Amino acid sequence: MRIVLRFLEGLNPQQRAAVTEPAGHVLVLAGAGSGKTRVLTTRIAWLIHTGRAGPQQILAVTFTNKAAREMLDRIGAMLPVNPRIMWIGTFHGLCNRLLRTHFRDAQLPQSFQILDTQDQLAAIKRMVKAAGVDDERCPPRELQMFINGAKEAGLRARDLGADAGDRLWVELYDTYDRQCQRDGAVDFAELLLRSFELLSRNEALRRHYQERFRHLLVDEFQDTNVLQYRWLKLLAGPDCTVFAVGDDDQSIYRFRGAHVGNMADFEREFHIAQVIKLEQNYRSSGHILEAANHLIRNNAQRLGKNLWTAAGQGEQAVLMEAASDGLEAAWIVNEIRDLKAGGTRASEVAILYRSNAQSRILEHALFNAGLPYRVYGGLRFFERAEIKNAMAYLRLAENPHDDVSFSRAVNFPARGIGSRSLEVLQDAARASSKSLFASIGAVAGKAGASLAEFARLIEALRAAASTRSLPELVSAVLAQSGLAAHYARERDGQDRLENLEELVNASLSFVAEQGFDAETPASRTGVDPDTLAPLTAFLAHASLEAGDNQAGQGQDALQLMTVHSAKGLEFEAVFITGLEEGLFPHENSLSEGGGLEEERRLMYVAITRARRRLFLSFAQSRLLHGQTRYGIRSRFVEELPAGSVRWLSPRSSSFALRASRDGSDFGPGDSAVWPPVTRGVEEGFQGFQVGQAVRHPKFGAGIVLRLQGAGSDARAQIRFESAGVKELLLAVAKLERN
DNA sequence: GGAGACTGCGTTTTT
DNA sequence: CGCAGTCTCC
Repeated sequence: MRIVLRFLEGLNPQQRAAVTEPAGHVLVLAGAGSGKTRVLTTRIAWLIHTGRAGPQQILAVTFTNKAAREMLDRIGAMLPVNPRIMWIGTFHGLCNRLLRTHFRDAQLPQSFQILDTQDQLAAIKRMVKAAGVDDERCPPRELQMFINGAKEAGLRARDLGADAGDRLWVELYDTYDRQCQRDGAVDFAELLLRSFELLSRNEALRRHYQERFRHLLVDEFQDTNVLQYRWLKLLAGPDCTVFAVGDDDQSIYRFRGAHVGNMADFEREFHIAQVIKLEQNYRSSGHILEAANHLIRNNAQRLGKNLWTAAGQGEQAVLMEAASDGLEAAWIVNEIRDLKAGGTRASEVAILYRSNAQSRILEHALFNAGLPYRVYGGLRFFERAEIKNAMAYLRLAENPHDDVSFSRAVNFPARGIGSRSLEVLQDAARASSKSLFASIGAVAGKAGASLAEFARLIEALRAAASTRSLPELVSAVLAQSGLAAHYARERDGQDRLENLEELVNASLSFVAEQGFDAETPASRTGVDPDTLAPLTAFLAHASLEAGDNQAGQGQDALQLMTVHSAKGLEFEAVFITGLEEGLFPHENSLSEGGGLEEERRLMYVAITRARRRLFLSFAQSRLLHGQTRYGIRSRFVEELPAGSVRWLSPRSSSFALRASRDGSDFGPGDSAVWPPVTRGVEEGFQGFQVGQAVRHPKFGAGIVLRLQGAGSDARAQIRFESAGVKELLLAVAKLERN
């Protein structure tokens, strides 16, 4: 009992109520920095320790591998428990586990391969081409979105109504699914849909898992999509308790299918009597929290919640208006120097931006200032081309009939099998409904000889897989495929070669971590037939966990990332940059319903990452897509409480087209006064926006100062470089975007 | 088959 | 502007 008390020590009443809810489903509305992860992990420890559940009766699901790992670590620190016995992981990881265990019922080979986003796109391209469809009419990227969208809504091709316009797409969706089935390949959305279908069709299996899992716990519930919620409902049997934690204000993934409505649906469908709200924030100081609260109140669609802190007000946020993006970066460099001088570690400072394109100029400034930094985002280890190439050979070693990998590996490094030869092979394969590998014999001549040699290589690797350990197999792949030699020869191949060597290390640590015997041949399954072969497990691991972003983790460096990737993290000091209309909120978001509110939540997430210091900035001009764009400050800046923000605004800013002189709202604000902004409607003006650079045949280049009126009376006030300010009717004036 | 020119495009991202 | 993807020519 003493241990129980230790778990619960230091929890506030709401946290304790959530952790110790004895029966019934729970919905926790957990604000940013309110101790959400702690509640989730303590709940699991409490359930097990008080004997309310065995570890095998727990299923906890998160969105990222990182969150799953953290949860496991924290539980492990509280209780001695075998982590394998609990089902803790990502939706995709758990579905993978389910499908590998019940591969026959799911009608899959046990060694089915998982297609990541890139693999899926490649498979779609291949399929579209094979179907003889013009990819102008059916852009593979859009088809990919269509397919994933359908799967995430739980719909197969046959469930989709065949409107004349969509018929082709629906057919291609069906063709794609059949191709995947033939290849034994499963994409990310399929992992979910397939296990959903498995459980919904197979009553015995469903019963089995419903009786086993007495506690389902869901993290980041606001990010679940429709199918994930249905999956949870299916798994939640009569004796099961669902514990969902989420924050509607931090729902920022609607654009990829997240359905915040799941929270309200859950509340209703599971008869939640009382939602537990965690509103005490332990992270940020008063002014920062006040800024976040004030901003988010502008959203109409909220469950409602207000964060408070027992900590003091702290320092006000600082807002900088810079004349250009370069000066914005220079200001940031200065502030960072001050922070460092004041004792803040670089790794405790984050520079956030709305889109990745903004990082370049920041990196440039930091580099020149000699400040070490680390950029998150971009290619991860298992997504790198050279790693994917090596993985393709490994997949062929496991299954030579894998056409995706075959296509990738067959002529890389080049071995004289060009596009013509491949077409012949593909035709032969299609005609006989066999895999590419199985059709090699059908190709005659010189190309046939090259293909036969490739086939011998694959057979040699297969043989190696059955006798040698996984790391030995990886080494053999690098040597025998010619990949190592290829990159050694290439001018800029050194980094790639090092990455390939790192792949051997990755397989070594994988074997050790997963508890495989170091000598086990790569393709040998365990004594227990349910135990995967090291190679199979490694291939799944590579697809499900793309690996870390880049090296240099150990050193103390500034953290640069998009606001999205900052979610879940916290820093002593946070810079939010590029607060300009069109950038943040992003212009593309304005056209979609609810888009602006999502952008605002994004801003909310950004602000709440900061513990002590918050720096906001925007630039009057910014080089974007090769041209200078003049922006006005983000509406989000206006939505911050005056008392919590200190405005810095150098009067000396050299703004070529300063409009403040003629009384418009466009231009540097006054630091002493809260500037009330009169803003015209910004949408529906033939795509023109305030601050946009335009060109007129007679007046030349100018900037849109204001848009007003509507329909045929829609007018733009424009300041031209030479002709001064004019007001033009959009319906009449021949305005071009410049 | 591969280097080099040319075209088009340009949110956010995890699995 | 910078990149990825395609096209062209050797």
